[in-house]
Amino acid sequence: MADKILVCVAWPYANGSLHVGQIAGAYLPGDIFARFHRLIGDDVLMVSGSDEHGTPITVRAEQEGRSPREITDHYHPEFLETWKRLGISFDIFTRTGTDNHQEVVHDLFLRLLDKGHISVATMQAPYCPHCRRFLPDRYVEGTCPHCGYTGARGDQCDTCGRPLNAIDLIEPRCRFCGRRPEIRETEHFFFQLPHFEDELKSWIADKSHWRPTVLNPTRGFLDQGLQPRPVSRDIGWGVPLPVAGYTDKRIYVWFEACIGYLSASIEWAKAQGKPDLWKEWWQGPNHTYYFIGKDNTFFHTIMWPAMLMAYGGLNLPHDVPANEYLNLEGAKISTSRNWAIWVPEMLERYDPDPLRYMLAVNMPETRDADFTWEEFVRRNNEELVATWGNLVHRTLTFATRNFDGRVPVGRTGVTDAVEARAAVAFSTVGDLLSRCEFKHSLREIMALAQYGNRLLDERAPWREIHEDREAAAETMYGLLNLINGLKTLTYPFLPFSAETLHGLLGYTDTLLEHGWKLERLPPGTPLPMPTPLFAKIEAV
RNA sequence: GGCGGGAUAGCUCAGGCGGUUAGAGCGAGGGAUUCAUAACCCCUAGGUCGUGGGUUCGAGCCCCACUCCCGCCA
Repeated sequence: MADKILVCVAWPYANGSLHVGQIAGAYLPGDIFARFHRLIGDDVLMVSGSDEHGTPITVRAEQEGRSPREITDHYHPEFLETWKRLGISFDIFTRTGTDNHQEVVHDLFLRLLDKGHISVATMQAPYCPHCRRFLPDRYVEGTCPHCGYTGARGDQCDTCGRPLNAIDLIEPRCRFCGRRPEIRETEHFFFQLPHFEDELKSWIADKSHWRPTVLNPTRGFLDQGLQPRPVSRDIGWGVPLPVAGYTDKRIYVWFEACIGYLSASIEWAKAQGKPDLWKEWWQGPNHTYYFIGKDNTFFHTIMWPAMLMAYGGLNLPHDVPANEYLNLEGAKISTSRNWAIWVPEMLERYDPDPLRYMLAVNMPETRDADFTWEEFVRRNNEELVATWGNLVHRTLTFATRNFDGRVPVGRTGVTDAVEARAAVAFSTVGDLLSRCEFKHSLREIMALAQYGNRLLDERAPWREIHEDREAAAETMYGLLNLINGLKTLTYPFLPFSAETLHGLLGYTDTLLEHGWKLERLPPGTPLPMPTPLFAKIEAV
């Protein structure tokens, strides 16, 4: 019986190219997980999209003298191209600027308003009389009340690092015109998070399968007590409020972006010609997963679940395997300081699988990890090429040269031994992958490749071929079946090379059709001329 | 400042519920082999598990304080 697996992946801000940290944090683990579940026969729906709203977009737009929409129109297609080239297999990757998204957001907002979970309150905010607009926090500059730095932004002081409230700045000034903003009262909508404190607590109670790095902070948030959260802003870019008299305001980006998981699923169902199909992933037995970075934990383990509770009738997250951060050469990745590896540039120079391998084998699952060029080259040359690629190549070249270019026919003793060992690997890796333990999975897979190299050395078919041709045939049949199994095991991680190997083993269909199982190659099958799966990389 | 996470061999990282000689890959040293992109295979070296206390028959794993790094929040 196939399970319905909903794979939700973080929505990237469409204000710049994707960097390797984002891939390692959310997109790659989500894709590995989705591919694994498709392989074992589950029905996977993998959704995400470009986040077109929020101040990062408007800041970028102002820097370039363009409209926010021009910015997102540039990066959204680039994201789609990146997914294609990197093999991130979304069923749908949409954007928050669609009419459908707005409709779904309005529906959810209005229902929460109707049920009394959203209410209006007055708050104070900086307003620039000259520019005739309210100023988002980061558009106010002034003197930091903590350290006295005169260039502090309203959201954070770059000198002492403390977060700030714009109205606390001394000598505040508008970033646009430099004049002093005044404090004005403004009405805003608040999501009544405290309504769901108890329900969230009991919901969390059985989440022992969550990573400690996700579960502990979530418990912490709940123990500290929840506060109502503003869900509207006085800005002009975003989803408009669906309430008469407030249409000049916009819905706060964090409130609206999470709803994207739902609106994307609905959009996908419409595109399938079955508008209700999304419900099979949102209302049935619960297998919903959210792949995000650690900075988003609060929104996915508190806010979004509370919104779903408030709305009613939709599945809450089953797991939120948030990853930590990936550093670059020992330093934090920073897009503003241009300290990053941009994926489109990376893919101009290298194949996707080496990058996927590097990011998966050193994934920041339990703590921050470090990406270095030296290690990328080493991992590719010493592990992908030397251990896995070489096993494939020495097996295929020897088999094709000595057995008429066909899968050898004969005894199956080695194959029996290989299958016993591989069965353990399939079981172990399958278990690890369903628990989102990706690094551990990959270690098990590489251990099986090492077993293959060892087996080949022990049997030494290059000797057997002169002494006992039947024994050599038995060996090579076993090794071919082993790399056939490894092909399947590596597929979620290395889909391109796995598919290539599928063809090199004489198959003419796709790997996915064969499922998550060890399969004996039909003896006598013609094998194509082998070519190396991976190439060595010169030192950078 | 509050909450949470991290700090383990030269490097990158693993180490369910505390229990005999703390692991892997790479790097270093030695050996074997030649099918293979000089790749693979075997052996060896190697760590006071951030610092200082504490609990325990016994702690890398539990408790307290501290140092540095990271995230969230005020």
